[in-house]
Amino acid sequence: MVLRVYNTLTREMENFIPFCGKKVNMYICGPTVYDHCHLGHARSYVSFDVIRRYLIYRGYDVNYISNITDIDDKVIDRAKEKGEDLFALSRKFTESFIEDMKALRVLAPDAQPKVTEHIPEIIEAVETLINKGTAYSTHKGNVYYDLMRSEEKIGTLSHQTVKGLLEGSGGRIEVENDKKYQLDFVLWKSAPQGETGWESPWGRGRPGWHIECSVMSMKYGSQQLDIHGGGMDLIFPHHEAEILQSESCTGKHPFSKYWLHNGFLTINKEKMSKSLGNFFTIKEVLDKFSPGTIRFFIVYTHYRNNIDFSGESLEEAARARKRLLNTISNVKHALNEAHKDGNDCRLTELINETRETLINSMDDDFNTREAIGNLFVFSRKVNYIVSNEAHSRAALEDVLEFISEIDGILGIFGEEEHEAYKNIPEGLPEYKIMEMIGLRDRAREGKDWVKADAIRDELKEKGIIIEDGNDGTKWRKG
RNA sequence: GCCGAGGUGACAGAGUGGCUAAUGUGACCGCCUGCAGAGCGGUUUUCCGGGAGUUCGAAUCUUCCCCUCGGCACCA
Repeated sequence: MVLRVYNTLTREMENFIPFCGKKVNMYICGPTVYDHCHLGHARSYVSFDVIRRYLIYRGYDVNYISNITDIDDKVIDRAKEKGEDLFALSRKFTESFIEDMKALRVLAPDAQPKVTEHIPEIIEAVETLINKGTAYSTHKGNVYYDLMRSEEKIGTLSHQTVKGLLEGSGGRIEVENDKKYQLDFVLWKSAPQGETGWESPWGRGRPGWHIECSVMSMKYGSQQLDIHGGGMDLIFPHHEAEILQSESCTGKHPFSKYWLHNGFLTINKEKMSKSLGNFFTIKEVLDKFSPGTIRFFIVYTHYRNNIDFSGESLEEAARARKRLLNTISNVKHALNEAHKDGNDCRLTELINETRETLINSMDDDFNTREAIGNLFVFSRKVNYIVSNEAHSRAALEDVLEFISEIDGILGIFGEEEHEAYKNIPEGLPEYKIMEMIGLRDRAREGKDWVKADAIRDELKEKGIIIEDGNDGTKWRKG
């Protein structure tokens, strides 16, 4: 079975074959750091994190690059508005972003370049474009990409025509009177006196929005990427512009072999975005839900579909995920108890079967929804076997190992989630819990249900859930 | 105007030509339990937007229609 991916470039499913053997250069557009990131960003970065982890799982050597855009109009405007130093502001939100990603167990990129640290390289690229004749500078100190020089190339990704673009833009295209052509986009923007800028052959200025990704993906990856990804909203104009710039810079085609785009996070079917003001920051959501739950919520939908966010939908995800967590708990508990030793080929077989279906699902354009569907079946069968059939200790350990193998891809369980079952709430040491369970056991032996239930209620109030079973009483954090 | 996504049970959401259409949530019933929880089993009555066509066979392919949503020089 080969890995197949949906390529925005061709709008088709394609076999995934990197340029060079098992080596994969993967570039994901990072955030513009002018504010805390919202759940829509989390959706994107968690999705690509899973894709990256899966590629690694399948034996690829992945070089994962994701940038930080720390200079652009939005950052400048926000700093002005807040009366803060621009660099202090972008540093603050860069840190906030990295913190969020860490909390969500998104693996750190192999390279995470910042635009402000690559100004010389950007200037050099702009010069190359001017020398090649695909860019021009103006008397105002701006440099534009000359679209008329490669008009036939516009729309390779977005499948738009110049005519359609001009008709639909509804006057939203910036009117800069030094542009040769209305659709030309800026590579270098002159900075007015008193605004952040760097010296360049065209005067003081700063990079345009698209050029940084071209420059940094080449520096840390390759002139030709295997995968370039980002949100669907970046297809046009951002990724389109990147293709034009990069290909005319290097003369190599294609700039990226595969283009992957994730769907949006919506609220009441509307896209969550800062400009609409209908967003929840990652930090706000992390206050109420665990990282595993948030990841599960995201991964429980295929990356190209929109996810409609609501408190209810997250709670539903939390309940669904708990089924899987309960299986882990059941297996761990069985390990701690005397158990029915016996033929364990059922579990071994089940693990192998599940692994196979999981790989098939993931190979189909990273179909995490189907993969998790398989996981629920696995979970149900494990629960059944653990409580009804003979099984060996080794087989139980294999189950846990398999679960952590999956967790390495999806990251929906995580170590601290396993630990959550034994995490001790503050002010309630474990011996105290065991003591109370002991007291309750004695009450139960004497059929003193009132006392037994009172102890159970008391523990519940403190966040400990008691579960009686045939082989003793289990407790876990509620 | 141009480009795109989608309509599957109460809800969410897989499946893209072929046994009884995954899976989860919710609801209900049963087993287990002192009760509860968790778990297991079952039920949720023709669930594939509508018409026409292709086919031995269509949720899946073709065509027309209806409806919803997104993008179009801010954006993950």
